[in-house]
Amino acid sequence: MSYGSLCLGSPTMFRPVESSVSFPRLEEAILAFWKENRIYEKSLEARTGAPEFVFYEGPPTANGLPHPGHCLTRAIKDLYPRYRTMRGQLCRRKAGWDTHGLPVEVEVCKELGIHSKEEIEAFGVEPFIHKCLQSVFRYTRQWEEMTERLGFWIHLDEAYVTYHQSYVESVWWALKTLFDRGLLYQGHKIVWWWAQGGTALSSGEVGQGYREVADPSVYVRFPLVDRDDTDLLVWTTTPWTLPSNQFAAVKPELDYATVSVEGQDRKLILAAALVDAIAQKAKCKLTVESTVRGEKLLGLRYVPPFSYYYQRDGQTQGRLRRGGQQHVAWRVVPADFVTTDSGTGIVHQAPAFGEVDYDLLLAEQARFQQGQGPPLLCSVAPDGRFTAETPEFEGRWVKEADRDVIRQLRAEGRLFHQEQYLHDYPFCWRAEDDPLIQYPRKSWFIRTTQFKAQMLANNARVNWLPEHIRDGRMGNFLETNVDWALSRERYWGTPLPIWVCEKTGHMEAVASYAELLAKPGATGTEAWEKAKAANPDLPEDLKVHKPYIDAITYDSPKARGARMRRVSEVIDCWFDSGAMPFAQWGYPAAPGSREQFAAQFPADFISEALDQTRGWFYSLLAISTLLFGQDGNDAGAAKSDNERLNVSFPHPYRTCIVLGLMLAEWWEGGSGKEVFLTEEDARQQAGSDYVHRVGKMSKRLRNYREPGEIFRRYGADALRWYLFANQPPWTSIQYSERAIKEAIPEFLLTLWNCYSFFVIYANIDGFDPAEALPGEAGQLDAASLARAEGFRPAAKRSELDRWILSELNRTAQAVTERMDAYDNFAACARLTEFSDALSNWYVRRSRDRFWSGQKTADKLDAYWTLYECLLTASKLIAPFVPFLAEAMWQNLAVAPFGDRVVQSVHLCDFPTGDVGTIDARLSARMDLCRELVSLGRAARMAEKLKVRQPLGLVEVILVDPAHREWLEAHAALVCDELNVKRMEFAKDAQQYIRFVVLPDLKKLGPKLGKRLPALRALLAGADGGRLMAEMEKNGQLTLELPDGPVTLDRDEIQIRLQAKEGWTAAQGRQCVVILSTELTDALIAEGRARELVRVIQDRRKDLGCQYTDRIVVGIATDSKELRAAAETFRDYIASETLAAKIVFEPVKGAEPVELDVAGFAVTLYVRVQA
RNA sequence: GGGCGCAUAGCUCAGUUGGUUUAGAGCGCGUCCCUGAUAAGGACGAGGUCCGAGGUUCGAAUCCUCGUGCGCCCA
Repeated sequence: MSYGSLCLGSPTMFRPVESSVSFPRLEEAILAFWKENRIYEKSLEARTGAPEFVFYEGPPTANGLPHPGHCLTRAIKDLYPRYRTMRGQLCRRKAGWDTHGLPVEVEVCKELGIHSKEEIEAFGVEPFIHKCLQSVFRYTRQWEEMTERLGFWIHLDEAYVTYHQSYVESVWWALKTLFDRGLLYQGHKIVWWWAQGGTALSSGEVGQGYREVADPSVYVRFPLVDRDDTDLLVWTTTPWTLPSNQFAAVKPELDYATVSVEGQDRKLILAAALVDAIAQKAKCKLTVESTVRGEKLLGLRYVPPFSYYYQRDGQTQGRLRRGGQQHVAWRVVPADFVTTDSGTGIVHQAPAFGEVDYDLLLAEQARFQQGQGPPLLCSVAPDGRFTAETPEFEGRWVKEADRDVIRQLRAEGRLFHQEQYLHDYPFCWRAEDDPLIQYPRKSWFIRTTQFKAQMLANNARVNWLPEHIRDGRMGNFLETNVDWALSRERYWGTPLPIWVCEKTGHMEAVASYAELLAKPGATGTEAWEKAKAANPDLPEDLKVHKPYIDAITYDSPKARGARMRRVSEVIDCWFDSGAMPFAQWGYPAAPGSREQFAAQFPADFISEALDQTRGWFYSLLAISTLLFGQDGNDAGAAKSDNERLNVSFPHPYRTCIVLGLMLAEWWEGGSGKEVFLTEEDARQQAGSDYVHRVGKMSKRLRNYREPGEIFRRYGADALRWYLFANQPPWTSIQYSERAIKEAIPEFLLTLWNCYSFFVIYANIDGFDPAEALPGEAGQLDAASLARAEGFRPAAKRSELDRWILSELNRTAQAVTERMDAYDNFAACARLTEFSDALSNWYVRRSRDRFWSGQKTADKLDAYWTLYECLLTASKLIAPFVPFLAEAMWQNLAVAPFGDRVVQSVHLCDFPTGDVGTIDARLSARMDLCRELVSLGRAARMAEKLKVRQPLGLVEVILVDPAHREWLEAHAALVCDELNVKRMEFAKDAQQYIRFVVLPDLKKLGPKLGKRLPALRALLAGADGGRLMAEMEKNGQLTLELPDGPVTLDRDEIQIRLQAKEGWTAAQGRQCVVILSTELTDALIAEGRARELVRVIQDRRKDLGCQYTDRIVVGIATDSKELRAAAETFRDYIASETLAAKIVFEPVKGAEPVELDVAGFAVTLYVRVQA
């Protein structure tokens, strides 16, 4: 049965509302309703031609299960598109899946029980790729279920997929564009290299493998070429890199000392700050002879410890760009990273085996003319063994060679000191005993550094939330930008579309499969055709992947008979996701993609978690900046597209909400083995022996609740409201199941109760808006309701109605304003405030009007008012809690009106508030009134006077008399709330209170400055009443401060009231309330009557009476007092309890109940009147 | 080791360009109330060296510096 059909055929106007609602069940019904009636699609159709609100989906990977953190991302991604749609924009939402990359390969390897690239090759690249493909969508179903159940409206069936041919070709187009513009080049990258496995490790993998180990630490003499008695003292913990030494680095700002060593001929140069430490270590006496700044050492040449390369190039010089010549290597060079924390202040540089060393080499190369600078020296092969360039060590594993290197240094007198050094060093996470080494690999780069200024300019225009991302994390990252290392020596990824001539090395980039096949002499498609014939289920998309694409070769245009072959690499999958603004459409090759891209670029809004700053947020920004640049700011080849798109910064996203990371919360049993997801469970099963834990969500620990389970227990609305209303989205949040649970009574149920109250009475009274309002009713907004019969304009209604309608419109206005600023947290706070006002003031204060027997205009006003509030509220909450909103709309609007109203609340416009209905003064006054009542209750509480006991008098003193008359007119309301007979304004206020005059610091601070403390002291000690009197008389106040007089205006002081001791009083910011506690006999009797009403009502409830049932009541008591009270207030009791008859004897057919009422024994008889 | 962020009640978090007087909310706890919205609802109360130390200022939870702890990213 669909949800819609539940509403039809009901005998009443509105379908009866369950008092104990199950939100999860309700939500399931609404999901079915949406699906069956294509509400999401209709919400888009309704906005055809409207201005677009562009949203990009950051593609998740579906090869892992979704957890609560993903719910946050997807909830935020749903909130703003829904909101903007209701605000009148067209927001198409295309889903996406990230399918390439190392994580997929790792999953498959685990499954196959293999590790290394050799093992993958042995298994076969082709079947391996097929496995990857299968793995990619392993958990798609769970992701889709989560997405739908959460209420995330997005086109899942039109999702872009990064391995699809059209997507890959779009990425190829981007790469070809970059290649043709000279922005894609081949260079070296120093990677953490697993020599035994022949593969580089990602930083994540490296991070997992750090262990503390002891390595040899050596202090080596590098003799200076131009001074025959002095050596540089150089330090390293990787002796095996010394044969590849190219430079010695110093920090120019540091002081370096030349020292003599007791008992040795040769002097040493080292950092002055480290002389003592090293003397101590080496147990020798060092005497400082002179000291110079590091910059004076720059350019000094030395003889490296090994001569393999020095023999060849030691005297080689190159021409500098600035003119002149210099020796290419074995010189002292400057480096900022040198410190005096350890070592000698002079650092051995082997650029092949260290990332910073390599950067230094690049910097040196840049000083020389092309081809004149230092080459990269590397004496080690990829298998981690020395090459023939170092004959003595050839074939030795580098770590094993350390000892021999040291022995040789010692033999030659080059070793000054040696020790063991404890430090953290990475090992292979797959083979624990294999240390990783830093090693240069050929790699492809994108020249992003050339666009640093443009990327910064683009970034500066992005609306980052929170703001600090712009100049902080993202800004800093861009400032220190290095060229994007694009290639990966892996298998499952977008193949790098570059073909190389096997003879000449000539390179070409290719932008599509068709372009490739059209090349002269293209062959090699059989590989794919064969695979497809063997397995017809293989998707065509695979043909642009390894190994099939590698088989395709063509004739070289540069050498007759030579073939063009693809390079072996695939690309970084971050490039895939960063290309999605155009690749999701297959731009530019796919039909229609140019139009789609032009209409959907740039995005108005994206959102992901903080960890994407250097991931997706960067890849989007970088690719977009390089490809599309900015108007009048030539980004190169794509200029014609650029002009058509009319792109200006920021792009490809205007607003980016950077979400905080979600941490798990769990409880561990004493043994540390059991994991509980709620404290309740822990208490039940582990007694008091458990600990509270907070940390990362971990699949292994199972320390988080599966999303499906959250939905089953609490529902999607509760989760969504918790995510939106509990904190700004960018604070890192601790998942709290308790808070999700609490979202239900705090917000959802409060509104639900108002709604349920309305439905109950509307059905009883036959309030039928559909009958009153014939014809099209549209969205049932204020304008359409105004046409209804019996609907009076707000101005004609009671003040309470005008007040709540004012609050409603004020709320709509504020929520709109906050949501336009992407501030869902503040928007939710406003909604909570409204639901509280509606429930705890409007409905409560209006109850009598709904109960009254007559159908007065005032009663009808109350219905229309509450009806409008609920309808509007359902629209206001729709983007946040779409299920509850829909449930309310279906019953309040669709049930009575059928197809005369909009079919779903999500097809409505968002209410932005009608300024004309807002009455700020009334709001302020009602606030005062509510404060007054609250104070009155506090005063009662202090005297332990039950509200049921009527009191004679409440006296009020206002700080500001502006609202006095208004309040006087509302005395009845205050009296009713506080259960007192009379309200008066205190005649002799000074009897109850003191006036305290305070300075308005914000105004007086700038005026008085240092004199302020004296003024404060003076006012604190003064007689406030007298000061006020003077102010009243003169309009200003002159006070004598120690350093002269000061004159204060009325608006420069604040007056506070302070209740004196000895009164039943309570003070607030705006007023003081004093209660008369004197009890007369009449008041006491009335109190007893009210007690009787309460017990009779309790009895009604116990008997399960219908709201409209009339009853017969028997009150049997020996107490004269009670009986007298009951007789006096007989009519009152009867009307309150719907008693047709009250007698003072047993009632036949009614069960007697013994009770204590106001201290008297009573036997109560209640039965329903036949 | 570097960058960015966070630190406020027992817990989870707000706190608007610095304004001192009463630093808020929800939960939990305590005391009550209401009860024809009723397996709900409400009021009141206790609970704070605003992480620590300096500084700027007439005035600092708020701005600056340093330190401590935690998180993320990167080495």
